[in-house]
Amino acid sequence: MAEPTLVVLLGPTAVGKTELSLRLADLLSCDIISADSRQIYKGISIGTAKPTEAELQQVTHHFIDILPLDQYYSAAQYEADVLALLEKQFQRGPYALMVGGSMMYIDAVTKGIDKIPAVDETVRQTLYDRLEAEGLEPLLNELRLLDPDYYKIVDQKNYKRVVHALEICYTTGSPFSSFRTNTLKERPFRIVKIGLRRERENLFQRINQRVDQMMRDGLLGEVKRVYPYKDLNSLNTVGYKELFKVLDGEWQLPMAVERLKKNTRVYAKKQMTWYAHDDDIHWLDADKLSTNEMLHAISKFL
RNA sequence: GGUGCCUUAGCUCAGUUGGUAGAGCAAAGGACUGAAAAUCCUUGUGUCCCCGGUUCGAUUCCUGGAGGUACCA
Repeated sequence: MAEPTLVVLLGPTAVGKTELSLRLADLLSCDIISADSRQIYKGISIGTAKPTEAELQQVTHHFIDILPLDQYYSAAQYEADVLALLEKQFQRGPYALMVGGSMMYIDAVTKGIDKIPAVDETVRQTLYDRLEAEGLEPLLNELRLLDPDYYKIVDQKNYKRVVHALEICYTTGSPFSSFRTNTLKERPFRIVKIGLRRERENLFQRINQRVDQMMRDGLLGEVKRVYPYKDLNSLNTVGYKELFKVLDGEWQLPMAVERLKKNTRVYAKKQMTWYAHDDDIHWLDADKLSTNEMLHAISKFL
């Protein structure tokens, strides 16, 4: 029997991962493990471009529609959940397939993420109340005292990073940097990363078309249904935050749609920047290769 | 046809009491360790519509022209 192998299919949003993943799952006789930080949530299907009902029937998908919108989740939990699932998957066959675009989720599984204690919700709330009342400056000064090492390297204008470090300092009594080992974790299986890419012009055109299709599919209605929960982190998401502005009366619909397209393009660019540093990715040009050709190419990497 | 106003970065427009110019948006590049579709950082040379004139010097003032726009005929 072949060595247990996790195939990771990644790439920017709208590049065509879903279509290829269904065929690949068939080829490898395995399920699909979604690596998408928003598709895990129920109630947001159109805007997160989940696979269709038919596609979900065709192949068993994991980590899609598993949580209500108000439930906390993280890359670290994803790492643990996927590793547990993979143990079972590899008992059934040599291949497992992970598909998605959430960079940090993929890295958490393939490279590991440090064990950092969970944040106390009261501590977090206190810090955010202070951030609002006092601004970032006093918090930065506290971080300099509590964790000088991290203070030196933190992006001092990024309040999320500063606050998170302080959260850990206060929750644990130890400096945040003491938990950051940044070590690559060994996995008991082989990992093969396949990246899908396209010419930017083509990718951006696909993004624009997909957004138009989402609107025709009723995205605005979906956004209306989740509007009462608009402040939840799960809905701080491209496609939702723009249309919430329409419901708030701040933007006209055409403008919101343009912004949605733009923000999706920016997101795709961000994904590509992240992947650019990963030398382990085998890239396939989805502009030039047919699905069959890509499957053939992938099988040669295995 | 007459009169007024406008013509500056891909777009919308500031501005220079005459010393060759800057915002927003768009666009591009980057960071990233338990909220990551999040959060954050960096990047603006463009015949200042064209031809002349005045001036040491004009995108800025003046003559003429072109295009746009509003009102009046």
